[in-house]
Amino acid sequence: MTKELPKAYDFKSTESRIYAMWEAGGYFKPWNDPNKPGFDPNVEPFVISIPPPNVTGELHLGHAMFVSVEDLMIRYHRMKGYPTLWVPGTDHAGIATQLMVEQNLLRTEEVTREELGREEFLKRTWEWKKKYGSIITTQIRRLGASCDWDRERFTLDDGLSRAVREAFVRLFEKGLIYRGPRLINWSPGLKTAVSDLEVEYSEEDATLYYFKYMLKDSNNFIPVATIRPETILGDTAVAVHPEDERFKKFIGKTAIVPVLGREIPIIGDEYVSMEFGTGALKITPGHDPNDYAIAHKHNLPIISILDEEAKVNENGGKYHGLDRFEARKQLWADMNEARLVIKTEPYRTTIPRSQRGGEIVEPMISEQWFVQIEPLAKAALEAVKDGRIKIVPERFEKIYFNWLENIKDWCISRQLWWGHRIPVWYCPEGHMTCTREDPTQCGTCGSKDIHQDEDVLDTWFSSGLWPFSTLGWPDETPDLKYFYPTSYMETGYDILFFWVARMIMSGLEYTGVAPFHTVYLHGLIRDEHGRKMSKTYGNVIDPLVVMDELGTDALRFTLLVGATPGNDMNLSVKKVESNRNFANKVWNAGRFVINAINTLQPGAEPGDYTLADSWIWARLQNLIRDVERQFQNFQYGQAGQQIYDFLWSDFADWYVEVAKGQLQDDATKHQTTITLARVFDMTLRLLHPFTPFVTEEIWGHLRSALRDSPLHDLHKSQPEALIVARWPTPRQAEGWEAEKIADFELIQEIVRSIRNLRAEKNVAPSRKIAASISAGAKANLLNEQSKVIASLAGLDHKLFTINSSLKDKPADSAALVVGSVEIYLPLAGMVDLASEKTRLEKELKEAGSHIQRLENLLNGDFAQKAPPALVQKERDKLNAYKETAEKIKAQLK
RNA sequence: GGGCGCUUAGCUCAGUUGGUUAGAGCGUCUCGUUUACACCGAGAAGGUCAGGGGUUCGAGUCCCUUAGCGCCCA
Repeated sequence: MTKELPKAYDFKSTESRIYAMWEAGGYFKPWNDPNKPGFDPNVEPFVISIPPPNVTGELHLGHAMFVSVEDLMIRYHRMKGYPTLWVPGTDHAGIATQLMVEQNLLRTEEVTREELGREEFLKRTWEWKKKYGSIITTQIRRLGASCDWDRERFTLDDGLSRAVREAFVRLFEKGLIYRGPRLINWSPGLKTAVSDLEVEYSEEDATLYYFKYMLKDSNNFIPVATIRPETILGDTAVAVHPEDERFKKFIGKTAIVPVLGREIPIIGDEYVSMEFGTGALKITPGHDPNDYAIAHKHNLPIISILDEEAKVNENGGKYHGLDRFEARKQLWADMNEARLVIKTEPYRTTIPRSQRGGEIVEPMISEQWFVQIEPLAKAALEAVKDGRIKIVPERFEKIYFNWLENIKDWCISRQLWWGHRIPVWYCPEGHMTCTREDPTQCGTCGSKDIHQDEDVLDTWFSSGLWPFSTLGWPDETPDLKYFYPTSYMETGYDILFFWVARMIMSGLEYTGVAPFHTVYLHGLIRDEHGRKMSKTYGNVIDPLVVMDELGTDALRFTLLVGATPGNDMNLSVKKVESNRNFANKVWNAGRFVINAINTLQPGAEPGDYTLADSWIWARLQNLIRDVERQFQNFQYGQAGQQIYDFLWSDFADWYVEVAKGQLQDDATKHQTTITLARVFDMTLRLLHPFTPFVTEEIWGHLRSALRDSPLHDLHKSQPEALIVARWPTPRQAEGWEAEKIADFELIQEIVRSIRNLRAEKNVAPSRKIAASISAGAKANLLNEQSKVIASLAGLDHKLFTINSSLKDKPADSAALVVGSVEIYLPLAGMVDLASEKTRLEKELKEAGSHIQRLENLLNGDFAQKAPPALVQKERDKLNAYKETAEKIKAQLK
């Protein structure tokens, strides 16, 4: 006999042990492996590449979310029999990691990366990575992630670096990569260029500065307004609308740049809005994207006035060396002195800020590398439009289209050290050499005097290759051949552009196929009132703390069931708590089942199914069917909810309660135990992808209980672990199901109505009371179920009679009417005739309103136009209400 | 400026080919230590499904519109 199981599920002593068991058992690895003997290339695998977390990161709820969803997808497919592969790994995360290491160096050794030098700094960063890089993967394991850890990859490891190199060289050779001075977003804090996506716009209070642009040799001026006066230093024109009556006379004349005294032209361009500001626009092509476009159109010179720290450079005259904001102040003061100032006013505008550093980003002219994105974007658009890739939920397809249709070239160079260095070498002649192997001489002139480009690639360039680079690309490895393209891409919608779109573009470009066929996007997690979690608010929920306190299953179940695809979810610890209770419920239902198995004596024949047995089976079949449908439609939350309801309400609250009686009876004990064991087993299977730990643990106990019991046959049909147990398949309905369900539901209604009355009349739960039932056509059914009704409703079975009709209505009793069934509870001394009358009248009124409603319905067009089956259903209902009403009326006489 | 999402019980949310009296968890109230579980059980209260209009035999669900909140893109 197995030892007594504790009353409460102890996740603390369970989770790590179960995880180790899974890993040791090799269950995380695909059963069909192209690198192993017996491999069958014709079996379709199911593959997900993990969204690689930052190697220096620490687990947050976003990770918990994607691990929960992806692990669910993986476990489900594994149980369905697919060879499943979930490829784990981490991202070097250029900016984030470099910043972290820099800050640490500054704090501990008081050195900057510049002082250390590139080589030494990289050495330190690798050391950092080795030291801390496994924290995140350890934490991901705690969530139960069933990844194939032997296939773990890192975006900067040798293989992936080779993939990056190959990808870059291919694009270069195709002419899709170019280098040149362009207006880019410059992050002065990070001292690097960033892509458009890495700039966030926030609406903030600013000041609009109005001033005079004096005309050359004249006292006339054009009033101009700007948010950034310091950019005046870089102005190369003043533009007005050609139709503007106020200013069009000035077109072609010359204006004088304040303080600097430079002469610039006044031009006409329809881009200028006559309504905005003063109706005239200063043109600073070196520091504004719109001005840059106008400058191109009018062949204006471009002047850059800021250096890499956003200090004014030599083009700023006397302001050279000042910080941009300091320069703004001084210049404005000087202009005030020169009587060029008109006024200032508060103004609300959008300010571009660096996603990473938070400081204001400056548009700047800079020499950078770009991917000519249009051809790639076109292919990526096609792949979703023609259905090769499906995005769930669908509405994100529109967003995806919109982005790709308006996409601009991708700035891929970063002025960082931590990352993949751009594989281009220059000779003194300025020739570029871009090769797969490091060159020793210039590919054009043969000069040995070559040096490599200093910049590294945008982190997302390497993550864009992730689904295939992790499988060995560019080599045609067995893994790549078998597992690529992958199946689902699951991630948060916030990186649809950053990552998903780029993977699709890269996948199509380099491998010729879409890297996955389905994109599933989950929402972001907010606090319980929908606020963003942030350290300053103090509303951050740490998944590690939650797991420590309430268990991994509880957290997973909360994330999976509380959310719908693509929608943000509000998380509260309360929800996790109630799901901790659910895990405990699973555990205890299991303890009950196991106890029944342990006390089963050998030799007995399984008897017939009772009504409850048939009912729970039929309900389980419905559940299996529903869950399957929901999984196909990515309705995981709905599926989880239904399993929860089945286990808690149908199985625990009803079936187990009935089973307690059936286990007392030798005639039904055996079959009841079988039903308990099998239904519970199936339920655990359905639940396993949601709450893997508690289900695996209790299933293990169930299995060993079966092994040592007369139900050994059931044990033999089980595999050695739930993680690899077969996913339940719905059976063909056999025809009896609906009737058994209806019959049992009648029992439930009778029981509920008796319980209700008892509660109303304050009958002590321990007190067994008498009852007599007039059951009409249901007399046989109720007689068969009399024990069930008696025990669930607290009736004294000896004082409980069921007849098809009663000659006399029992005196001094309360009457209940359930459909055509009348129930009399003789509650001597407790029945107050007046209140009984009120109660029955209330019920009659309710039945009457239903009758009214249904009669109206059936007399209308509904009867002609609705499906006949539905009409019949409503007719039956009407008849039932009529019958109920009749019975109540009889009571009231 | 363009697009998208949300608005359902006190709180947080489910509700996907339109079809019972709109559900759950938490919270509230009443009762209960019935040997699986008090991390529990039984019962109860609580909703004009944001407002308006339309399509339909039938609308929380589809269409139009208004408002509030949130997000994305420019």
